[in-house]
Amino acid sequence: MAEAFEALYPGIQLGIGPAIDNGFYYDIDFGDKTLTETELKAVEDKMLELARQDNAYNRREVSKPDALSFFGEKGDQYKLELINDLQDGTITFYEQGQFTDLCRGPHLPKTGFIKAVKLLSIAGAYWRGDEKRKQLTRVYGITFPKQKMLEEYLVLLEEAKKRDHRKVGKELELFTFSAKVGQGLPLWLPKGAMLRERLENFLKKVQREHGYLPVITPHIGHKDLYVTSGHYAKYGKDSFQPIRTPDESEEFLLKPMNCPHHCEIYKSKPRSYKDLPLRLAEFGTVYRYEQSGELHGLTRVRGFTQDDAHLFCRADQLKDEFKKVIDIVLYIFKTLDFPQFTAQISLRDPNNKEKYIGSDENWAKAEAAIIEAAAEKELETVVVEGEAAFYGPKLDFMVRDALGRSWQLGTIQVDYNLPERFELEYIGSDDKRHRPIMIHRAPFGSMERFVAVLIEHTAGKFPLWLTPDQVAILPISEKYQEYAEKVSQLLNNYDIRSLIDDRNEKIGKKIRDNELKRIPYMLVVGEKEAENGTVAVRKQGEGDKGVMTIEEFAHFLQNLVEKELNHSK
RNA sequence: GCCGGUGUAGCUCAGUUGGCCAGAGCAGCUGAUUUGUAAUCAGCUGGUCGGGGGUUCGAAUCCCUCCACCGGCUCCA
Repeated sequence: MAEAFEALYPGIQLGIGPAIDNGFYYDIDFGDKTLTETELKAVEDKMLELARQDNAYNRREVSKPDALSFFGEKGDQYKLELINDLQDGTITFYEQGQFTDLCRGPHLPKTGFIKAVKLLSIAGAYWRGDEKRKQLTRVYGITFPKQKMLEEYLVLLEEAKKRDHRKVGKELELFTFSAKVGQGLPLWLPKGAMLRERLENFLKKVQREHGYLPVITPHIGHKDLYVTSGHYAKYGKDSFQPIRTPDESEEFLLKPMNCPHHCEIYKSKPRSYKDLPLRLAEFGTVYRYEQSGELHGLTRVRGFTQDDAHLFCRADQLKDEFKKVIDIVLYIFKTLDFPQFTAQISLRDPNNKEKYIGSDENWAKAEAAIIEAAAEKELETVVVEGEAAFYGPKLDFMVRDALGRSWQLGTIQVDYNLPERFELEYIGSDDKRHRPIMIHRAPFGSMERFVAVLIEHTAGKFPLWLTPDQVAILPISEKYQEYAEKVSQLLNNYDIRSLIDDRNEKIGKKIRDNELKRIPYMLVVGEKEAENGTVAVRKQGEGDKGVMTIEEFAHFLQNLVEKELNHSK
């Protein structure tokens, strides 16, 4: 691609251009010119033309001075900078025909293997990922050895877009946004709100069983609270600005986190070692000023609800508590059929310690606790430096969306720092004061993001226990309206959520529409059913399942729900 | 926040050398039909063409600006 761009746009400067999971990209400085998508076709054609020359890729080791002089002559400042950062003796060039580039390799043997090319998108990207440096033009593309494979890939992309939670959420009337309410502030519609409530109740039950205690805290907190926690120093300037009282001119912040409030609850009375672990849980709504360009459907918003809890415990309880939280996260993922996730241990960046609060000793202890607990749970993990929170390391559970973007859902964090800053204490069995350790944890992460990812994984076909409407009752004509209502009431007695499609439409139309609404079961009721007290069952995506009595069907559904909720136990 | 793109009815989309009162399908409403497993028929309603400013005899169409959204980058307590 770089060769094609150089041929078509002489004088451009090349940055870096690696292969990625889905294709490749190249960062290019076009000078004053802006590249538009309409121009990409010509580049694709040029690339295919070059590929047909079937030139071999030749690898060549180059000394640093030679490499510098080559790109110096070419006048490519970006390559010069890259080469300057490389060790002499590790520099390799790749050549294809007339084109030479700095590249680590490896490559295809010959350009002729490339038979199909698609340049997918243009984006801006900062040189070397640094916001303060020049933004280059990044062109994303992908190639295949066969045209047919490219077409298949593009179909796959289209299919993935159909699962996009923003699209499905609108179709199923789960949530919406309003520019008037504000960017990134989701509005949950009735069906979405009820679905979310079911998820919350599910987790509340699990937490009750695990000894969590509910608390409720307000949406704002005094500025001093966040000065104490360290959030103010870290995020104060880039956050929603303080709310001021008219007379006393006190300052309050919309809460960006629940932990400071929970620390104050801990401090509301003296604690004994016998009280620990203390597990305080709250579905706490928080507000963060995210950059406008970062907002993304329900996955990145400015107001969201964390399924938060803070566990205050003694040092001897830490590992056990941590492992129990891992169990809860895994239980939830299993119940909801999330087979693919990555457990990521997020440590601090050892070269950038000033970004974090707390002593080296505390960090070392916290990081060790996470690594050990994950190992003892035999969790397969990846370790990423620089991804920790500013007050402590984390174990994050990452899941991909329909288009392969990775999102953090559940998170568990060990924190020695906030207990210190809030001067939390308990009286030990030795009658002396001790400092508890805090675990922050949110198995869903945020309700918004979790529901978003759930939508994309299920394409809106939620498990029966969660789905907004479980059953659509379809009377053949309005003569059977009364019987349909009877069926609905009976199902309601079994806590089965149903709706009646009483529109003046033919049965085929009703089936079609309710299929598209992804309602799991449809009950066709007409003369025969009304006479016999039965329903003709139809399953979404599968078709006719035969006749059952109303009670049989109710038990059948109850069983399915039961199985969904218990198959992971 | 930055780079690029998009914005026409609730939804999906027509409408580009600037020119009669801006169109279609679906949804909605009204009526007819009373229906047996993926779209019954007819009529009607609905749009400050994202907002504001400008160029022009004339702007959905050209220019400026703001807003929102989309793809990335940066950020993510």
